[in-house]
Formats: sequence, C-alpha cells, structure tokens
Amino acid sequence: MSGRSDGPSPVEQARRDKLEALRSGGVTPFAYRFVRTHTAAEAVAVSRDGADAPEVALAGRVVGLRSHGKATFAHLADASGRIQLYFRSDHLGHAAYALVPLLDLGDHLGVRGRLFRTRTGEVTVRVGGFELLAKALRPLPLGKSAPRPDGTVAHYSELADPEVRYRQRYADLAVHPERRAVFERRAAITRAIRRFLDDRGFLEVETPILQPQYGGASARPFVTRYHALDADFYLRIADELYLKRLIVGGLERVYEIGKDFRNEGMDRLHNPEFTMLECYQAYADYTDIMELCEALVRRVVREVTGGDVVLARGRPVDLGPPWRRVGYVELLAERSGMDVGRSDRAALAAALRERGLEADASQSRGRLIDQLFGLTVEPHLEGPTLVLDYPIELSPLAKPKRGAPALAERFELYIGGYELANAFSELNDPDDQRARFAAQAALGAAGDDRAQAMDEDYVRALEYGMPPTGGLGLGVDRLTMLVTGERSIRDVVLFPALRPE
RNA sequence: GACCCGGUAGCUCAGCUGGUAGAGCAGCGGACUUUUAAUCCGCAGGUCGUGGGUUCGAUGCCCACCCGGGUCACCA
Repeated sequence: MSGRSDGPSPVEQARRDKLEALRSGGVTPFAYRFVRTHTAAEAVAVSRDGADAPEVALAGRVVGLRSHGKATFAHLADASGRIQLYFRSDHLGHAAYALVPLLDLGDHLGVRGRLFRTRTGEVTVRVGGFELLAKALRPLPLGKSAPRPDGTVAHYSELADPEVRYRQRYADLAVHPERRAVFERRAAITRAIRRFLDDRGFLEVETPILQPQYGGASARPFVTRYHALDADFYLRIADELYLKRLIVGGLERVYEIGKDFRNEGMDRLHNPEFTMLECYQAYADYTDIMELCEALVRRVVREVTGGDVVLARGRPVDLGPPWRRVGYVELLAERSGMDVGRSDRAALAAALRERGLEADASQSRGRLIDQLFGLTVEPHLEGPTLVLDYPIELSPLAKPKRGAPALAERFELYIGGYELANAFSELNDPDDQRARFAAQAALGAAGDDRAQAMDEDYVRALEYGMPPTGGLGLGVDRLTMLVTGERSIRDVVLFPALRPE
C-alpha cells in the first residue's frame, strides 16, 4: 500500500509540479465555492441541439482526459453521473487552454459552457471557462471501461483490492459510483423502516449505548473506562432491556435503530459494531410480531427494489407470501434426527462430535442444542422462514410457550441461510425473570462468558408491571445485504472494522 | 481461534524446474482542433508485505511474523 513512505511518488511529484505551475500562473488550486446551474444528469437531460442549446455551469471530478493537441476531451463526474467536456484552444483562448495540460484525473473542476452533441451523439459541454476547485495530489485508481460485443461492460484497472477498498473507502467511493448506490440504498432502507413503524404508531427513541450493566443478548461486551465515575462501563450489546423499561413507562410502541457492539469475531456476516432495529409493542404477542415482521421486511424490500425478489448468496429469493412457519424442534429433528426434548447433554455432544465439532457434555444444554441447530438447520433455510418456539433455556427473556413450558414463544426469521430477526412474547413475570437471570448467572459462574447477568433494575421495572408485549430485533446490515445482493457485511458498512494499519 | 489462498510499478496483473523483474492502463516528453479503454513515437517508474535462514546467487525454496480474502467454529 502506498502513502506510508516519506516522499511523494513520481506520479505525485508530477502533480505537485503542476500545482506549483498553476499557482505561479495565478490560479488558486483550492477554491472556496462554485455555483452550478445543473448536475451532470440534469445537463444531459436538458440538452438540445442547435443555437439555443443551454449554457450550463457544472462541477465535479475529472474522471477521463483525452488530449488531442489543441483540443481536449474530458469526462466530469458528480453525484448524479458523468458528462463529457470539450476544451478547444480557439474557443477558450490560448491563455486558458494553456492550463488544460495542468489538469489531472481526480481534480475537481467547475466548468461553464454551452451544450452540444458530438459527432457520435454524446452530450458534451463546449467549455467556455473553467475553474480548478481542488487539485488531486494523489492519483485515484480510476479504472476504464468499455462495452464488450455481448453488451456487458468490461472494466480495466479498477480498484479491486478489498483491503484498500475498506481502509480507503473514500477512494473506493470516489471511483465506484455503484458503491455509492449501495449506501444510498441503505439509507432508503432505514427511511422505509422508520416510515413503516411511524405509520403504525411507534415512537422512535434513543437509549444508552454506554451502560453500567449490559444485557438483552448472549454476547461478550466491549468494556470501557468512565473516569468521572471511576467505573467500568459497557458498550451495549442490545437495546432490549431499556426499550422494555419504556413499555413499563407507558410508551406503548417504541423502536430504536442503533448500533450494538459485540466483542466477537468478524466475518462475512459479522462486524463488531452493527446496526440493529428493535421495536416493542404493548398488548401484542409473538404472533402479532410475526405479522409485523413479515409486513415490515416485505414493505422495505418493495419500497427499495420495487419487487419481492432479493439476492441471497447470489441466488434469487422470493419474499412473497406466505412465509414458511416451522417449529425449531421439528426442524432440528428433521435435519439432525435428534429429539432435543429427550436428548441429554451427552447425546447432544455426541451428535455434534459425529458432525466433526469439538463438543463436550460440560457445555450447557442450550448451547449444545444451538450449535446443532446452527450446524444442521441454518444453512438450509434459503427461502424466508420463521423458525418458531425455541427451547426455553436459550431464551431467558421470552415467555414460556402456552401449553409447552419447555419452549419459549420466540421466533427467528431466516432468509438466505442466515438469521435476520429475532422476536418473542416478552417475559413480563418479574419473579420468573429473576429466576431466569439467576439461572443465567449460574451458567456464567460455570464459565459461560456469554451468559446474561442479573439486572436488578430491570426486574424492578417489571415489578411495576409490564403489559404483555411483543418485541422484535432485526439486523439492518443484513437486511441491507439482502436488498442490495451484497455477500459481505463489509460491503454494506461504510467503514468496517479492520486491524489498525 | 483453526485451515486454505493471496501480498510484485499509482491501478490491474504476468513472472517456467532459483540466475538481482515484465505488460496494459496511469505518469512524463513529443505529434494530433469531434475523441471516448483515443491513437502514434519516445522515456521513466520497483526496499517483489517484513525479518531471518538455505544457496555462489532468492520475487521464487524453508522458518517466523504482519496485513488481507475465503472456509470452518461462536455470535445478529
């Protein structure tokens, strides 16, 4: 990677030489503002042939340069697209044209001129005047592209190294308009989520990220030091417990879209900080949330893509109704042959070892079951599937299932082989909650570092009375992957976590 | 964390069984007033990820480390 050495590279030196030449020619190479009349796309749209072709003022980055002696063609790109520029010595005047060779790919330029069409029909600005707005002292990896005979477009010398793309996202975005489009879509997704929930009477709230005690999920936290209080604080792993406190407080429908932080590994599906939607609805149970979840996902996908079909792992997945609803235990029996209701820890560990996993019977039953599920079931959940009724020991914040107390009223949404959402009928019996926390604390004492801890204040809140409530957590990054067809979470997070350079 | 693959010019890549590196694009100089991967002529550009080792000689082989990607394991 460049940029760590002391001096400028020869290419950079050439640009600095031009910078000095411009300065000594009286040009200010870093301007203060430029008033434009059109974007590139607007200019192309309004262009007409003939004498009344409109005069435009455009600003953008130089992304192509073709010098022909006393004439030069260039392409200027802004957020809307690109447009061709035509500099002519006799049209611009000798003095102004003399500055054209001092331009480089990547420079920001403001241009004024009348639109015309070239012989090949491309809308082009006949530049009557231009201003350098910002000199690019470092060469951008601007690739080239050309149409192939089969109609597709061939790209040459594109920025391809994923490390550089993530570390220097500014360069990636500057050079790849299609990368910018992914993040525009991401914003459209969160807008659509907000619109959907606002329409249903949900209140958007913000709860602490910096917490004296973490909870609401089974995960290891990041720990930080709060000097004023001389105490360790945690970056939240979930919004859950705070949002349900608000339900106790009488905010009947609340949601939050925010960052959670989990001190776990990173891969295609996991970034240590990620964006989660959580919403809670009083007087609802998990069947209401199933309806809400389906409607939410389908509406977001439809608003952003215009259809019901998304790409998961490169394959199309139809999100049209109905979505499959199937029991967790049933699925596990179907795929693994194990009846988890009857299997003890030794049998579960043996089943895991059969499948090549290191497992031993000292792990908690819940954890063994969950591993077996992850191994045998998850990868097969291609189409949208609501997996229902999890073992209760995996779900310390969910109500027992009516008529089947070994299970919890909980579902997870799977699409494309990965988990997208998690929901339950929220446990609102404070004594039961206290007992569940105590059981978790015992697992923690036995060495499970993801076990949840007793939260006395949360139990106190429940003691004031929480109405029956349905809650949902949905991974916004993963939803974005689905909607954009991206295969890695790093391609939908602007600045994914990386090792320090 | 384990395993596999990779790191060579600004970018994309080549480099045979070890003989101190090549191409295209970008850059620089020249020609060119409707080109569009512009073209043509010429030039320059590299601690071959880092540090050791083997060897007369290492980009290539061996070891360690750094960084990334993929797969698996755990988590959303």
